Amino acid sequence: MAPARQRSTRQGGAVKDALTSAGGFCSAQDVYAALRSQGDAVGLSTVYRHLQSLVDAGQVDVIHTPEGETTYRLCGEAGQGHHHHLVCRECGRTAEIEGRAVEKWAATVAAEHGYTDVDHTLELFGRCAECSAAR
Amino acid sequence: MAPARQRSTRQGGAVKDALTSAGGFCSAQDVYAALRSQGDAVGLSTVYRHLQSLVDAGQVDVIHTPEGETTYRLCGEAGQGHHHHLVCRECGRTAEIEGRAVEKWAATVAAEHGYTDVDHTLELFGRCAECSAAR
DNA sequence: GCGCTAACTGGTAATCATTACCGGTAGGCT
DNA sequence: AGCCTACCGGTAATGATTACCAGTTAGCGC
Repeated sequence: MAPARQRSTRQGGAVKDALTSAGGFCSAQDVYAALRSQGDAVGLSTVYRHLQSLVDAGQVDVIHTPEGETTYRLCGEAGQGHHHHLVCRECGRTAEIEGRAVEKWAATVAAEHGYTDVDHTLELFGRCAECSAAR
Repeated sequence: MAPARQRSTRQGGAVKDALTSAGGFCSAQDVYAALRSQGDAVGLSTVYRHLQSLVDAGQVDVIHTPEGETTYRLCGEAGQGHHHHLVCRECGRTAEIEGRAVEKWAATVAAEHGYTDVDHTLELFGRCAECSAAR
């Protein structure tokens, strides 16, 4: 019979742990560097691989910063529930926010223009209370 | 005395024309290919250069597709007026939309979380009326 | 029209993040 | 213990964007 569909490996956990302790969004390269510097080395390919499968599994969210960098963040237990993020552009702290009003608005606007199958991206970037105070 | 701060060159116009006739969003590579195929060749470096300066001048908008590609589009006469886009993911047709309600919502949410200096990205992707009908 | 100078051009090399390959490793089952 | 297969991870490849830099040219004064 075929072995388990999904093996549990040291590296798999390491990547997830890194995301957990990171707290906010971080790039694949960040995860790689973090693991490496804490002696828990994992191959770069492997990091990308796990990140990708976590995304597919809906366990992490992905956003592209305005600079075009792809960042990942461990999110919502089961990946259900569409939501957006309010990210501090200095410390990376992230707040999850819901925007039912926006979803509705988006759907309405799209319909007005005759568009179907609408999807959207929405991210807020700012400076969190602490970073604001620190100036 | 120093010559004009900004020269007008064949290539500069070519890039702008390409964006104009493209109508929707297109990547730098697309512009390059388009110009090249219509015999109006312009160096790739030059395309990027002009695209960048047009962005700086506020004459074109930039958005990153979910796939991470950077696309450009000639927009708003003088670059004034913050707005968003409703892009057809099949034909690229783009509608400019305003979302005062969203702007306001974003500001409110951010304030609630103590964030300042808030900025945001918002793009809608869908299938336009025509492409919808074509299925 | 002529010449000058600085801005512009464009081919090539360099960067950077991400993906593809592929021989080697090691879970998990029997 | 032994096998089968998914998983690892170093390296090469890719693709978009930027940096360099020598050659070209627009625009100004004469």
